[in-house]
Amino acid sequence: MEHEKIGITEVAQHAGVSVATVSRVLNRKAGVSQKTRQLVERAMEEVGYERGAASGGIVGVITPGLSIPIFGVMAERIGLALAPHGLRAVVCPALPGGVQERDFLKSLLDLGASGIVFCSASNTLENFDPEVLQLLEHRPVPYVCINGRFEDSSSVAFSTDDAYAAELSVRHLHGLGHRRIAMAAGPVGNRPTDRRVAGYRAAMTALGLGEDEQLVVHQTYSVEGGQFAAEQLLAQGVTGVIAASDQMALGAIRAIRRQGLSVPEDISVIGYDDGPLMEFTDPPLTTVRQPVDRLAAEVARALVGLLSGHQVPVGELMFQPEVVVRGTTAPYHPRRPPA
Amino acid sequence: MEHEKIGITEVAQHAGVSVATVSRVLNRKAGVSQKTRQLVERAMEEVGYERGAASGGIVGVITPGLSIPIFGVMAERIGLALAPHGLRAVVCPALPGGVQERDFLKSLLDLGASGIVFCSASNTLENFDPEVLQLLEHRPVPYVCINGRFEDSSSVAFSTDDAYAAELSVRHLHGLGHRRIAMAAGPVGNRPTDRRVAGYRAAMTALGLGEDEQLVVHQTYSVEGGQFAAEQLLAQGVTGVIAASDQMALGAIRAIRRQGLSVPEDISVIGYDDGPLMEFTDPPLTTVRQPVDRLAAEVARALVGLLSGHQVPVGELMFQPEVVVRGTTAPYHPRRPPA
DNA sequence: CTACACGACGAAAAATTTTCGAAAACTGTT
DNA sequence: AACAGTTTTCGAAAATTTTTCGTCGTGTAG
Repeated sequence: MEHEKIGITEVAQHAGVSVATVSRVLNRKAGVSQKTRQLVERAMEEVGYERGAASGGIVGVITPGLSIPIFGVMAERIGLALAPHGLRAVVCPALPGGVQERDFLKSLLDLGASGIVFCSASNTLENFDPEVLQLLEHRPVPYVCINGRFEDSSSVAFSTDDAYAAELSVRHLHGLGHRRIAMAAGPVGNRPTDRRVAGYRAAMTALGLGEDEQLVVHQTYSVEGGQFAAEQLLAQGVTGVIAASDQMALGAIRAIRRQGLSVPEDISVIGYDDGPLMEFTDPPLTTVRQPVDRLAAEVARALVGLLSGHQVPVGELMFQPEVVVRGTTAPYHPRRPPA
Repeated sequence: MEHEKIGITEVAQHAGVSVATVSRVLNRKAGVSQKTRQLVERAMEEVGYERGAASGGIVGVITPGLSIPIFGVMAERIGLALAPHGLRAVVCPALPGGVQERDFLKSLLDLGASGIVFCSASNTLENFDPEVLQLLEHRPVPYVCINGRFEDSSSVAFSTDDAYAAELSVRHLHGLGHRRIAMAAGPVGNRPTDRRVAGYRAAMTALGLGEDEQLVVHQTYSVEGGQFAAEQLLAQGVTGVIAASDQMALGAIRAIRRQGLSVPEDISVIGYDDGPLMEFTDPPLTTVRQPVDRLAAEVARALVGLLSGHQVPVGELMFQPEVVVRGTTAPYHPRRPPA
């Protein structure tokens, strides 16, 4: 029985550092240089120290809430993909007015989480909480981003190709004969939104449909946001609306109907996400599907790779979305004048 | 400066036990009698020992997945209600094929979670994993249940009054002139389902609509489950279907349409939950709304109470649901014979 | 009435975390 | 370069917590 109990002490000895330092590395405490940390981590592997066995390997999935179904689905899939590896995904819904993202991150770090997934969290924001990144730098933990990576950092990200999604939407509507195509975009400073706006603009230009600044209205991703945006856009005589989320699309449809027009006869609407139940809306929503399954699978694979010490290429991998044509888009025909 | 550093040692001394015991209580380890535990807990308060400050006070919310929107909403609301108290709700989606509920519970316990919320988890099942209850008994942690309590245990629960919900549904359809009213119920052995079936039967009997066993079909809560159940029921000439979830209701509508009938003209359908977006379905779904907000608020209040040592009355509090009449129910009129 | 199995504890050992202070590494200046 | 003023990084030792191991009642079946 050579099992001489490998503890923090043995690791320290092997790494040629003090137990204090190993303890700090173990708990992801600040105050350890990159070099030393790696030294200790290598030593831990070499001596065969089992870390985190106590915490059972939990992974925090940070999302912007859960009332938008697509995030719930995404989190669930990630959890499912991680489970076979013995990892337990806990979902942390960061909401304005609720728990802040940085607080969740702190808790997860203190809890000894094995990894983090930023699912459309602050990693998608231009003005993200600097403390989040700081925490990540001071107390390194393997993490993966979805839909945008932290700038200035060597993070791994998997995203839906938003520019392409917008292009697909424009093309779809253009193919149906629409020419005044508008975008009910998400909030400014949101990376996916920015990319979609860029993709939209590029596609419009490429198709010779002009570059009317007014045709992009920024709003929140909610039903109400979509409704408001659509109201603005209808005043400009658009016949096709590209919404930044399924919720916004439904809001847009509501706004259109309130004006006595119908979807898709008078105005075509295309959503984004393809959350559950979108085939049951009235009419069934034409939308751009985020490849949730593939995204979740890749995120899980990358995280598992990171955890087993593999080097995962940093950068942002783009996943191709696809248009799911249902009933809210139809060939353009001249609008009848309002009665 | 009298801050003599109050540690586990001081607590042990004050409680008249060993530090080992205090440590065990602190980590919710098994092997401490109820009496001793309380003794230690009282001592901790008296000396002012601050526990869990490290973990920041996290609360695990265990749900059966997140792809059913209502659970996401419920979890989100609970998190929102808990946040002002400095508690961070992490959502644990337990799924068949994924992480088991008991594993989440174990992790949560090891992590030093301050409390647990069983949101329509195994607490709603007749044959729940005995290990869960065992864990809860051996390593006590404050917890609250939603939609059913653990039997044989002194748990606190807040539930939607399912029997009443079924009664409301029957009454609504009866009031519209329907007489052959069926139920597309959830899986057997599921407490909410059992209650709804009982409520349905009672209401049917009270209204003199007979007690046809065949009129209740058990299925999963999914769209497909609803579709399948509706197919069975349509063969029996029912004109009103009470579904056990919004998803099932949508599945039922699909089945009805596949038979060339329409909703609500030929058949009325009423759902359950009133998840987000149900007003956008085709037709907008008439459904029974679970009082999610009030439920979440009470759960939070109870948990905070338990955490601050208050005695919260055990038992199950029933919250009244309400019918949200939209477009899938209409007055009965004789079905036209199939073409 | 004896064994025997068990759960609950304490004492002491082992392990881990935190504290405190001293090098070492930067930084912007003469 | 040389130099103060800082900030980081880390080790030794102290403090604290966790675990191990063995004892003591208790209940129970033989």
